[in-house]
Amino acid sequence: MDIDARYNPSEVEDKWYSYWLENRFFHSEPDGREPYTVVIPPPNVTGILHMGHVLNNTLNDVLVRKARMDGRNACWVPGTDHASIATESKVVARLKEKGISKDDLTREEFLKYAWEWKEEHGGIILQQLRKLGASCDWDRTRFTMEPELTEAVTATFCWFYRKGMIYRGVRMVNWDPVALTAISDDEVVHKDTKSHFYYLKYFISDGGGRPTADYVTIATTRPETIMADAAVCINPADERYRHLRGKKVLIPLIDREIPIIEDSYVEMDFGTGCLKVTPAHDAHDYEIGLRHNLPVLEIIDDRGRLNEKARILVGEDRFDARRKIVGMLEEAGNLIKVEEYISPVGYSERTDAVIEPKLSAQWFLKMDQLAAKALESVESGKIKLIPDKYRNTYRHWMENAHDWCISRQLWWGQRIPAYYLPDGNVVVEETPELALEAARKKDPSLTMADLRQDEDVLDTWFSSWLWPISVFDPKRPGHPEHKPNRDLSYYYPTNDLVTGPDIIFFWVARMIMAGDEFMDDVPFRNVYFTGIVRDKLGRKMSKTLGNSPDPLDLIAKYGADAVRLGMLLCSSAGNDILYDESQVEQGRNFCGKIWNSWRLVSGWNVDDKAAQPEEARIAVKWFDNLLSRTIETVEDHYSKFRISDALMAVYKLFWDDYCSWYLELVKPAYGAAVDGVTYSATLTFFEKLLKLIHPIMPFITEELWQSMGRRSPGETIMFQRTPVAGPYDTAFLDSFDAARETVMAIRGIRAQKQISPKVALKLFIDGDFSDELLPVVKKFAGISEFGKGGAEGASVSFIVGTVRMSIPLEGHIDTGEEKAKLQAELERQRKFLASVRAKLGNEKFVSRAPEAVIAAERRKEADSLARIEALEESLKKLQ
RNA sequence: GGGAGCUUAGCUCAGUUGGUUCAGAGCGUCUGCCUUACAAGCAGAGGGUCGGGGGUUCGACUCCCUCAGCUCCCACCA
Repeated sequence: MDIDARYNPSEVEDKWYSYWLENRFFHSEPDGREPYTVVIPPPNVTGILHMGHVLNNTLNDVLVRKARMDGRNACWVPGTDHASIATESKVVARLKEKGISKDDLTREEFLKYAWEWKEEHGGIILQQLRKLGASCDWDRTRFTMEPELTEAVTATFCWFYRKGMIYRGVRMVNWDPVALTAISDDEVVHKDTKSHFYYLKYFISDGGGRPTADYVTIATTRPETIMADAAVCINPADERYRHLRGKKVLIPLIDREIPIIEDSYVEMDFGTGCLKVTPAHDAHDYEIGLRHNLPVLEIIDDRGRLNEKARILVGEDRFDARRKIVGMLEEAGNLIKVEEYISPVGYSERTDAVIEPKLSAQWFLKMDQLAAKALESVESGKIKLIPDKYRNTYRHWMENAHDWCISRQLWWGQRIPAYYLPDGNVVVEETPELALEAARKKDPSLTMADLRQDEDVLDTWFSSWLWPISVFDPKRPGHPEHKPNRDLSYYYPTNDLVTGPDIIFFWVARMIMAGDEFMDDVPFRNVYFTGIVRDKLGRKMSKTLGNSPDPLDLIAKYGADAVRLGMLLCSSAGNDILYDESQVEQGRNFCGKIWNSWRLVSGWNVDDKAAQPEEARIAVKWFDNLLSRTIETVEDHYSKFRISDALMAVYKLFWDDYCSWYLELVKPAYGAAVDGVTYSATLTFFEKLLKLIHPIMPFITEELWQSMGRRSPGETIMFQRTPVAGPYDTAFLDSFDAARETVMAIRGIRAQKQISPKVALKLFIDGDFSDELLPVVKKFAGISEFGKGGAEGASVSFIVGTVRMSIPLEGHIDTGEEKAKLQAELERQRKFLASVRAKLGNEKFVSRAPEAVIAAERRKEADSLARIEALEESLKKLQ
């Protein structure tokens, strides 16, 4: 059998991925088998693959491939997300490069550009996922803004509107002055920001609009908004300001008169205890304004510049205005002092612009009922969050969910299906035609031209939350009277969701809500939260830092299997991942190891008539047992989503056990042939190992599995069944481990050229392996003779390398020291036994503990007893 | 400000009712080897009073209290 000296990943990867695609192995249709369904967290349509995607999709692919090999009908639905803000801002930037401003375009023109951009750059990321080996059902690829899914979104909007859960309201929203849209609370990132606290004099008015000599001091971080002040507020219980009740003050610079009001919101011991109330530019002030009926004066426009209503600094950007007004205030004698101050400031997650609280009319979805049900799904355990710690976070959010601002002042996205009539009334319908019909019921004279559709689009998450439903049946959301189609009823609910904890509220929680609403069932059973991929110094991967490697470069350099393994190596659920290229190197090395192990075996000559050597017989017996035990362990790890543990178990089984011990034991001498029994056992083991590894490293395992034997076209390791654990003999495995330890100890001594007969003897006596394993120990320890001699084992003789030794037992063991050690061990053992027995005698324990635990205790009891006996025996010998 | 979590070997992390096999793994480091599958390798070695302190217990990495440090989430104190 010919096999290249080196593993060449790129060749192998292209070959097999095309093969898998050609044979449509990834495609799934409903059938009689149990489905295993996963939907991809749709990446941004214009995004490119980064390390976070690699982690997420590797984990997903491992789960999907595992399920497929477990005989389930595995379906992994891929797709992309239209990502309103991100995509629109990219398109705007691209247009700007061409010298085109969005303001100069009509909505239709802009959308044309946007779709062009999408066709050009969209879906690149899906191509990149193929390089990684992702076994997605590409025939099912979806896009959140494709016509069918858009219909689903529109229908959903109408559905909630009719239920009275969607309303339009004027609210203080988070305005992004760069993206020119409102964003939800969750898209605001609060960062501690160095700013200043300005102490300003507001002179008391004489009642006629002129200042008196008296003034109040107000501390503010935003002096540029004073022109919009509607009042100055004090706490009613504040004795210091009692004399100001009912008075008025003048706004500095513009001398507009505003009242002094009282509200317990004001903290007496913060700042000066005196607050300027600016209803239009601060959410809290807005609330105060409502309570006290204050006028709302907006002086900052959509782009964050002061408008005419400010009367001064008109047209200035808010930050320039702040700098300038400070100077002006100082000049006017209104500035008392400036303090350094660090305060949390809201930034837009997308554009990093400082959020401007702004009053505007937006659409909202009521959250209270939806959140309550969605909370219940997790609390009841119908959905498991992995790791569990996210339950607390989830609960907290659900209990405090605010209504969801679902409108965005953008063009790229699903347009809100609300139509305004000339009289200001609004109709909400799936299509313009239906809207007109509805409108005509109010006024039969209306025509299509009289209807004006809302300019806003819906928040992207308002389409993503339908994803697990709409990818299968777009008709279903918002149409609960529509019977689920075949796909939806078969594949829903999905099984596992792999995603980052950063979108637990944006996406995970809302999918649960949509699931409750439209399917009356959860959208998935388990949510596996990955960590954030950081560099090895713990910094987030970022373009500006340049610490984020391009996954495609890595794949080209090391191979996809290596990248997958490298990613998995350091990924326990929910913990951030410190990525280091050395882990990918480790993956590559593992590929090399697998490859070379096959080179060895495939090069053997087989002699069916040859007798099986004793070591080989033992090795086969041992590895068969070990394989079973390891399979059991691996299955257990998978069931608990401990993917990196499963990986490590397989890794060690292959490298440390199969290569370093099994193959070394059965390897025929140079030029000699291997016997048939051993050979076929080896092939069986190797094939099972490949199957075990396949979910993690799909390419190399397919390559080797194919080259192992004659395969028919259309065969693939992908559909081979996961090896099943047979019964195994724990005692035998333990004995082998003991033999192995003995060998390693003797090897260690030899490596250091300190072949001490005394130590070797001790190793022999202490070696806890059965006599059956003597050949193994002999072979590896380089001992050609190894036996007890003389009366009742009074001496041992052995040959290590070329040194022959025969040592009497007497005089070479410090019996005193040995005795003391044994005695101490015996004491400990007895104590332990007593405690185990006490535990087993405890009625509470026996009645409450699970079966398995009690069984374990009984096993401990028996083991302990055996040990005590053995110790007593040894002690007796030493007497 | 509120909440959650973390602190175990040089690094990244396991440690699943408090109990023999519990002080572990991988990587890195060091030593010796180009041994005919593999130097991307082989054979070995060293390395931690489990963040500090206190408590409960026959027994604590594990439970409780406390201090210190770190991380994340939520939050409009001007």
